[in-house]
Amino acid sequence: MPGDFRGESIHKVDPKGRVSIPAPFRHELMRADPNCPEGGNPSFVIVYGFDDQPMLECYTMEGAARIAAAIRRMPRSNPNRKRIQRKYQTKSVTLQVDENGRLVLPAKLREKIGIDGNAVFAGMGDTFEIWSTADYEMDDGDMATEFNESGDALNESMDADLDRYTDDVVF
Amino acid sequence: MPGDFRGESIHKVDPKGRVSIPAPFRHELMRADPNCPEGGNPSFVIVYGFDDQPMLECYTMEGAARIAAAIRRMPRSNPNRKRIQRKYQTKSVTLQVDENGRLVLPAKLREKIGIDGNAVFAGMGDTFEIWSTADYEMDDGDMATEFNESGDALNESMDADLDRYTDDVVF
DNA sequence: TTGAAAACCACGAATTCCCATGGTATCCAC
DNA sequence: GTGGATACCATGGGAATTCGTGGTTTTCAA
Repeated sequence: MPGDFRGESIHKVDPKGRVSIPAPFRHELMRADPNCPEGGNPSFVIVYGFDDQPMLECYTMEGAARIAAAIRRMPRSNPNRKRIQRKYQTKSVTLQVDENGRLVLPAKLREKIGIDGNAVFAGMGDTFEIWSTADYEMDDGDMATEFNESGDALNESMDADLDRYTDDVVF
Repeated sequence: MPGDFRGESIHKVDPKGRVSIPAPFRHELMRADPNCPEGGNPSFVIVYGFDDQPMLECYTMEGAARIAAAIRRMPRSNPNRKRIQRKYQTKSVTLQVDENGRLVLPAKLREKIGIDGNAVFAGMGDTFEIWSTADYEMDDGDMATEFNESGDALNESMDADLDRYTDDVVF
């Protein structure tokens, strides 16, 4: 079953790189880590191979396993196989949540997303993202429709797409 | 099966953000939460990513799952996919009804819709909305046809649309 | 041995849980 | 139909946890 990461929240990043993980996210990580000892500290995977966006994408152990399985199913002859491996397996780390519900962001990852003292966590369904506050606001601005010059058109196009992919079985 | 949220009602919001959910809505939420233990407290999802309107849109677990499924079906190449995720997954929360049939509105959401001590619940079929009393009255005024300068024409156009989309199967 | 990383401890604030109350609608027996 | 009992509903307050955060100590490798 896919994850259910929802909501956005901001947390402090201390000089050691320690950041609290939003409590609801933590619970979801536990649920989706089969090796997590009952009431213990779950592990999860951070992928930093998204070159086009200054953010880290976080997967549950289940989610990471699903990607690994997909890669294994790909024929080695497919040139995308190795690219995908580089993106999701080479450029990634497995981390463990600590006793206080925090994660320790390695310096390299902090630099990657330009962390300044705060980190934004953004739920994305089966994954969640970590951003610097500055970059997140920019991205959010791009996403938002309200101040968009053609806000109405964008809204309509989003609604149309949502409808298109909604399974409308009537009972 | 889609929900059946009907009616409007006003409830007090206490300093902790606690609000009673209209009883009929509560029952509908139970019915539509597959994980709700028999006679227990259902969960549901509040979406606050509607930037153009100062309100919160509430989905049953079923409804939220339907949207999540639609998102999963959307190709990642579709730029609307991420916008929709931001709107319906990032800018949302899962809440659980408490033992007394209340929900706890996080401070952020209260600010978002400018809650002053009362909240209006408005049934919208498969979802329901939460408004501040002030904004609700304004919206209600906009929607109303009676005082519209061209009230008759609007009414006719509404009726025509209703007819157009009415499936005339007799039961 | 000395710097960095990991484990351990500690605390205020916010949130959750639990219990209590008054009011209203519903039901049932007489 | 009338009185009383019963269930459900909306709301309030305080106690108990949890959460986010900051230090301090320990461990380990260079």
